[in-house]
Amino acid sequence: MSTGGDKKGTRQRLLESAAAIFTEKGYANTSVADICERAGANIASVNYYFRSKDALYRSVLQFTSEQAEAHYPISRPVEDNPETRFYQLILALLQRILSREMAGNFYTLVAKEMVEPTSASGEIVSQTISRHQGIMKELIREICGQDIDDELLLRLYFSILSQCFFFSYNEKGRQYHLQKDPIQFKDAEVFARHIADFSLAGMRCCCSLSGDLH
Amino acid sequence: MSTGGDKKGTRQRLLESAAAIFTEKGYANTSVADICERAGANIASVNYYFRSKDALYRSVLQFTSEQAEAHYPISRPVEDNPETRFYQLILALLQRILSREMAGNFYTLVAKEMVEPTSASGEIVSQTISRHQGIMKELIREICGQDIDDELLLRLYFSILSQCFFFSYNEKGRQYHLQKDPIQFKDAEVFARHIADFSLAGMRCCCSLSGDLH
DNA sequence: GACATTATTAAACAATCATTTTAAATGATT
DNA sequence: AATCATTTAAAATGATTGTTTAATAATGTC
Repeated sequence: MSTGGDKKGTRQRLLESAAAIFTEKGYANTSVADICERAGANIASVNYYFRSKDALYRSVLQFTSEQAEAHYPISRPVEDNPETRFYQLILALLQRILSREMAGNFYTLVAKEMVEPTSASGEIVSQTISRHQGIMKELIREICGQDIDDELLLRLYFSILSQCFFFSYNEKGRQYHLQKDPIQFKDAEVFARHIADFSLAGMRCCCSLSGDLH
Repeated sequence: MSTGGDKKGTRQRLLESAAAIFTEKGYANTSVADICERAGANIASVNYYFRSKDALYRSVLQFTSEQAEAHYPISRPVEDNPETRFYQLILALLQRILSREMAGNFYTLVAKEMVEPTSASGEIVSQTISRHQGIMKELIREICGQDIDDELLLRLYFSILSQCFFFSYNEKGRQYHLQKDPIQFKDAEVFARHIADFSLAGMRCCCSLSGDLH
């Protein structure tokens, strides 16, 4: 590992196996034995490299979060108009959520934390979300006008984001609503286009209703 | 129990305790012992009255679903215009989701199923959602015009519903986004108003974009 | 090559879990 | 009072869990 050899170290294999299984089955339904078996490591290795299952889970949150950040950066300084950047932001978010190329998926883990918080979640989840929120709110202000009311701003953020986070449901969960075929990564563009159009109309309407024009 | 006595039967107490604890902690984090203790029943009673923990969970899904249906009926035949009924439907859904007066909450359980399906979910969850979907889609058609494209109809349904289902997150999960104070049942009206306004604008925009006016 | 550090392994531990068993208590019916 | 099915109770079972221990192997350093 230190020399960047051809074979991944045990610690890294554990991290990736854990990320994959936690993402698929959740913390409570995942056993340390499962993780070690998948990583081809001994049962005691989790406690050796990460003090406990809980600490491993925390590391997985950190790891998958950084992975998502690296693969799909969000705050790129393009010079397009706000509406285009709004679409691009939604698209990047959907791509992160629907991505399957990495070991595990941070947003799937976040979704689990949303409905059933573990003791380990706090920090990383909270940080990630408030960063998303900051970027999104700034963009809404650009579109709706800087003098937009704070309460309205929060509600608009919520409306947009809740649509995006729908896709962090499990595949079976999504199909309860969108019967059809399983949603693929390539569907991200279509849905991002829809969410952007739908939400731009909603934003403009709510802003003009509140008295302040942009 | 058979004579309708003053005291609830053991079976019913188990059902209500299980509903409350499953709602709070989820299936995997709930032990049969927890349920029995809260119900003031013996450890063996779950297997006596419901064959297994799994079967009890299935009964809880059914029970909480019927409870929600009884307390907040959705398909009331009022004669208002579609826009008003649209608001009322969203309000009823939010009230169901935010309700705390019953033992357990069906929609909290559904949210858990969405991110991490159990083997027991299938039937009831699927039925409930497709019934919601039918009602909502009918209303969208009334507002957007009966000749609306099926794909667009589904996407509009998704946009509206994903906003409502955001509230089925855990309280801590909701606060990751809407910092402020915990969301109360009485906040349902404000949010329903917002979701209705936001979504009506989005619907109209998307419908006119697709070429067909209403 | 000897030593110290790090890594891996197999086995055991202690706790918790859902479920079963067996027996006692209860209540209604005859 | 006796028989019956229903309900409650305590204890035991068997499996799985996260974690620890202690011994062995591998690796790097002087």
